[in-house]
Amino acid sequence: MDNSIKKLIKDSLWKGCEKLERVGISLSSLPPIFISQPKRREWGDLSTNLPFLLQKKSGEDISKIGNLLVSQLESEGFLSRVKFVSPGFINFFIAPSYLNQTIKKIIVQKEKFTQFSFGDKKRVQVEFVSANPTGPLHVGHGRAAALGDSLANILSKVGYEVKREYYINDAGGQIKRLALSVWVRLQEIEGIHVPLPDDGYKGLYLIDIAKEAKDTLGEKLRQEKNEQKLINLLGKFTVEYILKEIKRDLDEFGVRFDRWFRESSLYRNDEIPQVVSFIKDKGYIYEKDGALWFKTSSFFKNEEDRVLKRKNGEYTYFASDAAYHQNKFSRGLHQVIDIWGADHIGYVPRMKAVVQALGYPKDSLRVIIYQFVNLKRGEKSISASTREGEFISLRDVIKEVGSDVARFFFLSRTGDSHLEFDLDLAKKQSPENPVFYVQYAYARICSILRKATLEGIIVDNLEEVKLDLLITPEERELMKELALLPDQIKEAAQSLEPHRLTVCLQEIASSFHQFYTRHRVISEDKDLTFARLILIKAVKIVIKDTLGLLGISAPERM
RNA sequence: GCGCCUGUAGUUCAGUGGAUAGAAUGUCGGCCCCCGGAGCCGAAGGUCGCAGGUUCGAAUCCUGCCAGGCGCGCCA
Repeated sequence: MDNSIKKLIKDSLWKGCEKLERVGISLSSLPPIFISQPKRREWGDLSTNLPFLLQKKSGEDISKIGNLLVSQLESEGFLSRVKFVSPGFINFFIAPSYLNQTIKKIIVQKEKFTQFSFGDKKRVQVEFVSANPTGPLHVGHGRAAALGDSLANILSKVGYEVKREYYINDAGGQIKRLALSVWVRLQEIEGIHVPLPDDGYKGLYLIDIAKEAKDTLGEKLRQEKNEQKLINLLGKFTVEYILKEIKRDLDEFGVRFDRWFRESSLYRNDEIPQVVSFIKDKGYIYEKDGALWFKTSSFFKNEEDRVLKRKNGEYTYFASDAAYHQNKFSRGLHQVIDIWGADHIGYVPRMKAVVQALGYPKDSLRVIIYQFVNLKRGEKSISASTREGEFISLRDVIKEVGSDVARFFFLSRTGDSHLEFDLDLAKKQSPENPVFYVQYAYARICSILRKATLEGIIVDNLEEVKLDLLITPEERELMKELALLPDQIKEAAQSLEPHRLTVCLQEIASSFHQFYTRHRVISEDKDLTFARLILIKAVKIVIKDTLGLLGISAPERM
C-alpha cells in the first residue's frame, strides 16, 4: 500500500526534469525534490521550490525554467492545476476526483489506507523506558514510554518489523545499595534502628517492600546467616517486586514489551568478556593503569577513551552495554533505536563508537534523546529523584489526569523540548484539552452515524455514492487533509517524530468541527446525505487509526 | 572550563533554507431552528534571546555572546 500523493507529484516532476534536458537545459544531476504544504490557499494544496534549485543548477532565468518545467509536465489525473509563480514556486492543485477516490479508498482499505511497505519488513528494535528496577516510574519515564510505544506503532505501520524491548539493569552496585536499603527498613520493622547509608534509597515505598519481603521470604531470611547471601536474596526479591509494579504501570499506560532483557543474563552467558575480546582483536582496546580501555577517540574526536574493565577485574556498565548491543545486532536487527533521557546524552558517542567497532554501520544505531519533564503543580516544582524519595510517580499522574491526556501531552512536543507538565493546568484544561477536542470529533461522528442507522439510512453501494456533490470549501479541506495523512505518517516514521501526528489530528478534528457547524449531514437530500455519511465515515476511520498510533483511545461516546 | 539540548504571542508549544511566522490556552466580543455548545466565528496579542555572517531568500545554516536544562567517574 502506498497512498502517497507527494510521491505521485515527485515522479511527475522527475519525468518533467528529464524532458528539460531534451529541450536543451542541462542539469548535471537532479536536486532532491521537496513537496510541502503552502501556507495560503491560493498557493495550491501542495507546492515545491524546485525552480529555485534548478536555477542554481542550470544558471537559467528562474521564471523561464519554472514555466518550461511546468509546460513539460504531463497532465496528470490527480492534479487539476499546476502553476509556476514568482518568486519561484510551482503550486499544485489536487483534482476533486482524486479526493473522491481517496475517500472511497479509506472506506475500503480502512486502517490499511495509511499503511506503507517501504519498511520492507526490515527488523527494527525500539528500546525504551529501561528504568532501573530501583523504584516506581516517574513522569520522565512516561514520556519515554509514550514516545517509544508510539514510534514503534508508526514504524510498524510503514512496513517495518518492530520489536519493543526493555533493558533491566539488574546487576551491579545500585542493586546492592537497593538491597541494603531494604535491609535497613527490615531492621526498622523489627524495631532495630540502623541508619540508612548516604547513598541508599530513601523512598518510603521500600518499607512496603520490606514488609512484603518479611511475609514472603520469612523463614528463609531468618535462616540465612551469610550476610552476602542475605543481601543477594533481598536484592533479588526487591528487583522482582519493583519490576512487577513497573510492568503493571506500563500495562495501564497501554505499553507492552516484546521482551524484557536482563543485564544479569549477559553475565550468566559470559557475553561481556566475549565482546571485550572481540573488540580487542579488532585493535580498539588497550591496557593502561591495570584497566582495559576502549578507544572512543578513534571514532570521535574530542571524545575520551573509556574503561571497559576495571583494575579490580570488574566490568563497567559500559562493557555490559557494549555486550547488550552486540547481542541486539546478533539477532539480525537492521536498525536499533534507543530512547534515552537527557542525562545519558554524553553516552551517545561512545555507544555509537562501540557499534562501529563491532563492525556495524554507523547509522544502525539511532539514539533519541528526550529532555526532562518538569513536573509542576501551579507554580510549585516537584522534583523527581528516585533516591531522594519524595516524588510523584507516573501512576499518580495517570490517575490524576488520565492516560489519554498524559499520552497526548507527551506526544505533542518534540523530544528535544524541555517540557513542563503542570498537573493543575492539565486537570483544569482537561475539558478543553486538545485530546478531548479530537476525541469529541470522533464521538460526534459516531453519534451522527448512530442516528443515520436508526433512521434506516444505509449506504449499500459505495460505487453509487455521488461524492462529487461535496463541493463546499469545508468538505474539500477535510478531504484534502485525509488525502495527505499517509505522507504525514511516513514522514513521522522517517524523522522518528511521533509528535507530528498530534498536529495532524488537531487539524483534521478542526476541519471536521468547522464542516459540522456549517453543514448538516442528514438532510432531505438523499444523495447529499449519502455522500456526507461516507465522508464522515472516512474521517472516523482515519481519526481512530491515528489515535491508535499514539496509543490514545477513540471513545464512541463521551 | 568543555560537550549536547532549549530560548518563537501573557502562558504552554508547533514550524521541511522559501511566499504575509501558526495552534492551543488565557483575555475581549459574537453564534436563529437543527445530526452532541467538550463546538463555531471574530478581535487583540511577536525586536522568532542578542549581535554578526553565509544566501536570491534565515525562526531554520555558521560564528560569538546572554539565559535555562542535562552531562563531563575505573558510578549505573
